[in-house]
Amino acid sequence: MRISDEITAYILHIMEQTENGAAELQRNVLAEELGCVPSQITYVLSSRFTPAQGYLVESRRGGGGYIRIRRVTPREQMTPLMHVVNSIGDELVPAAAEAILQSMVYQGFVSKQAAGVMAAALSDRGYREIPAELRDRLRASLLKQMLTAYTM
Amino acid sequence: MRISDEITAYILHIMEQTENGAAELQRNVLAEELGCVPSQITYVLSSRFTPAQGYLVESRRGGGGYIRIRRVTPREQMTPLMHVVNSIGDELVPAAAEAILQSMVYQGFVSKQAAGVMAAALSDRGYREIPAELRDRLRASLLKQMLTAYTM
DNA sequence: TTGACTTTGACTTTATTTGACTTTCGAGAT
DNA sequence: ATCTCGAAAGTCAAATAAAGTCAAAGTCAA
Repeated sequence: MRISDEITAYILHIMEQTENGAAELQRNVLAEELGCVPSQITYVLSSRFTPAQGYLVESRRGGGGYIRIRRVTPREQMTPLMHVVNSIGDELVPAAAEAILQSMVYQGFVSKQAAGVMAAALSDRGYREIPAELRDRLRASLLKQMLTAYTM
Repeated sequence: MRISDEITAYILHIMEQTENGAAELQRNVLAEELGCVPSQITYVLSSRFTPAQGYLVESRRGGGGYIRIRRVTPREQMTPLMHVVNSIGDELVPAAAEAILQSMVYQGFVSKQAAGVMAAALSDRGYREIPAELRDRLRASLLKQMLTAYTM
């Protein structure tokens, strides 16, 4: 197995453990622990934790130096959708849900196929069991959940 | 017998042995084992394991590189998906929903992204308003709706 | 005998590993 | 305040490990 993958797994593991989702480590310490040269850590960071892959790496040299890795959600993808998500209130009638989805597809935020799946989850056809007065609240909630998930 | 056929047979054999029906191999190793030049493997993959024939090939160069071959189900015989839909009962606990989605992704029936959207719609996170005793029924209903919509 | 399919190998591209050397930082010492 | 030194992290290029490309040469059935 590649050492690079072990390092990657280790870092991801730390990020999960931590409550803020960030990993802070010392390059030499980690290298020692995993039995590789320090520059290997640098290599992994530059090949697997790039901004394009949604990570932000900060570091500091010298005594007491460190490397901090954070998962970051790309602004440019997030913003338009988040805006839509925030604009959805607590209730959503079927027609409004349809309209939102169509507009999202039209603007290219969501693929046709994904929109199809979402529409299926928002239709009253699936809500037989649900008391009528709860359906619009459920619809709003689900659409927000799905759109949020879609960006990730 | 043609070497190409031996290679083909060998790969198919691995795919059968393996739990998940995928074959992962190293080109140079396999070539050595079967006594041919490495590029012959490439040739076989490009002539007998094409997407048109229902296979997906991923690979990676460099140290620790590999070739992975997976069987994917062609659009036109999506009936297995219908089978899954029919096998879902009237209620579905979250863990079961997760398992179904994962297996669908693995078998190439649904894309990762679509599965993500579905998972979001099936999570209890969106069911705040819904009486607890109705949630598993709703989940089953929604998953069926979404999977059915996905095939169209 | 021609044309599609196979086989082969030289060369290319990509990914990983390693280590020598450089830069930066902080803490004391002057 | 400045200097110096040791502790980090960064840079870069060479060595190694895979897989990919491509075209020439071979095979075989119609």
